[in-house]
Amino acid sequence: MTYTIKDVAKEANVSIATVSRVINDKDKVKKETREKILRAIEKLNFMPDQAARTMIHKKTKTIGMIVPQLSNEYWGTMAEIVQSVLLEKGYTLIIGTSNSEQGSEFLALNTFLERRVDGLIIGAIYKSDAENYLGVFKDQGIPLISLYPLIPNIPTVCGDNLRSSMDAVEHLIQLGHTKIAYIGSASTGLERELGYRNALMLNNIAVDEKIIVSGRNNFVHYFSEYGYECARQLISEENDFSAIFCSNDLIAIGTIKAFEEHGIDVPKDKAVVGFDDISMARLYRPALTTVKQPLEEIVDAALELLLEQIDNPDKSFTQKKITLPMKLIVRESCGSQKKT
Amino acid sequence: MTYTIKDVAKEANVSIATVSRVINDKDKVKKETREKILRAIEKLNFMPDQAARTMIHKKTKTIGMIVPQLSNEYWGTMAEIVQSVLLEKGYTLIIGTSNSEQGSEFLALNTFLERRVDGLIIGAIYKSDAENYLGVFKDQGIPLISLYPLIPNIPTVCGDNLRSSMDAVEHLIQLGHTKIAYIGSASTGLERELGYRNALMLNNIAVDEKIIVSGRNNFVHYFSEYGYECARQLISEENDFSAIFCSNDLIAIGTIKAFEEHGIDVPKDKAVVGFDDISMARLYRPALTTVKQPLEEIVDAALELLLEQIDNPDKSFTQKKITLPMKLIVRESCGSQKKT
DNA sequence: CTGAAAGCGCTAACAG
DNA sequence: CTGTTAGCGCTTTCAG
Repeated sequence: MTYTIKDVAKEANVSIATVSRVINDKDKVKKETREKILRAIEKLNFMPDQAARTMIHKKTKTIGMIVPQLSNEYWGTMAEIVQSVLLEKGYTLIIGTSNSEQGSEFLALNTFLERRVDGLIIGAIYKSDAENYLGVFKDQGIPLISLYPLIPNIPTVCGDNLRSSMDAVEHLIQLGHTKIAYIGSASTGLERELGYRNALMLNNIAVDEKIIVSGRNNFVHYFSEYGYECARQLISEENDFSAIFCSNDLIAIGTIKAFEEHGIDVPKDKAVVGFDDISMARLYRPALTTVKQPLEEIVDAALELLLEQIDNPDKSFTQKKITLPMKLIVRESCGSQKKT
Repeated sequence: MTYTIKDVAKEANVSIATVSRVINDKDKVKKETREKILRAIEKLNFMPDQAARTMIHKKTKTIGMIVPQLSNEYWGTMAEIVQSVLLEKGYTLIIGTSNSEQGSEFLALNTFLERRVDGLIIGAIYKSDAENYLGVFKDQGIPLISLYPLIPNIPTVCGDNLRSSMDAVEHLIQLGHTKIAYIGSASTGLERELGYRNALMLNNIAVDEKIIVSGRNNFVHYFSEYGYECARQLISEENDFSAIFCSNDLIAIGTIKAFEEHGIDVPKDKAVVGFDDISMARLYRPALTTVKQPLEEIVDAALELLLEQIDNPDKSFTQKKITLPMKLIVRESCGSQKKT
């Protein structure tokens, strides 16, 4: 049996208004009355119904988040951090997965609308999908925050992909590599590709389009399988490269796996660098040289910005972009010796 | 601006009751009226408020799920499957993470209660925590379902851990191994340890407690780090074993990583088998021989059982246990040759 | 300090 | 076929 405020009121011999006062710590309530009510609450194991509160406050204390998948360690970690920070702040998180398919987040987004989420966190979303759906949220005055670049007119918090990619590629260059391939993914991949190209240019290395595979349009590109396939393709075309920059760790792992099958050793034969520093980066063999994203900081900043928007519905935040620095972590997958 | 049923009624020049009828497809409504209303809904981008519905139906269409972490690929995958199956069935999932710490799911469980979840899925929980908290859910008539064994008096659906562990260990035995170590984790780990011991016994191999590390009490044991530490310990104690059965893939990966640092090659020097078949099992080097859990089937069965409980509040399901078969996947980490 | 009552958005009788 | 109305559990005036 689950009890209501009425039951508590009856049990304590007071009105429901007074019960409401003590559960919300509002107004003054005589000490004895308060204690009497507290006892009743305790006895009945009473807990206020969120739905009823929502009706009055027009606030659900619920936040939606859309990610490609939860089975991907990167997104799982992100969701976990978001969830626990929100929990502390009294919010509940609902997660929607797009399963890497264009248009498939529609149902989830719809749920967010029906549930009247107070805000929406965009982990990643197709650009075209964003254009199709996100307008509705804006129209309804639901604040949005994006955790990755490239969605226009939405406040954004993310790592400095451009700068870090340059760092990663320059690390390869310093190691003596000049033929550096690239395998990219959608979303953040674009900025990372830009960083890659920029580092090459700044170091007077000609960009060779034949060794660039940039998966710009499909989120399936988050999977290791994608890295695996791309690497196989790169090998089968007998391309000339001694190092490869992958736009995330899972792709890097798929790449190394493909190399292994072709008898190519990492880092002896080819250097590989990943991105994100998921826990598997450290555990993989060889351990991945990669870029560590400051996930906690990103989430903290993003949530702060989101909640600020929720509390100030009139103020405009659309132009706000926060970019956090990331850190290159050198491990085994590039070797340490200069290439000659 | 977000509109209510009243706005739609006004826009379409009908009563709110009729609007309610068309959005719920109940009763007969004249075709023209229906279309007029549909147009108004379309125009205003109206969407019924779940909270209001909840108040009437006493059903939140919300399910809670408690898992140790989302950053762990196994749990992330599980949550993803649950989420998408529930979405299709019109339910919303709220996830609570215990972050592998005893007692830390308290806040999440509390949220579930406040949110009046229609049901609770237990991915994993400390036995003592279960005893402390789950009673409240039962008292309030909230159906529970467990995805792992060992919680008494709760309907459970999970893989046949005992049988599969025996298969895994017997695979090792067939390969010629007799000195087989074990590294275990909490929860499912216990059944897997039992399977390990049973296989040994049935094959007349003496159990050597020195090469058994069973982490029974802490969920930190899900991490690869745990496998890594245990393996180091096993090595440093100069124990004699040629193969090792790990109670999950992450532990197996940590173990292999530790072996590598000590110059021990897998599978040449030692055979390793994992459990769960997370995607990294296939991608790791060497690819892991492991046991594949039928996650989709487990989730399907579990959710069916949970929803059945929700629809039949009186019927008792507490004794219902469903055990699904799992499959040994032979890959590289045990080698293929018989050990001599 | 406390109680009575209105009302949040919606559904479900009950009339018509 | 359609409209009126009570009421879900709670918070919030407004009185007292």
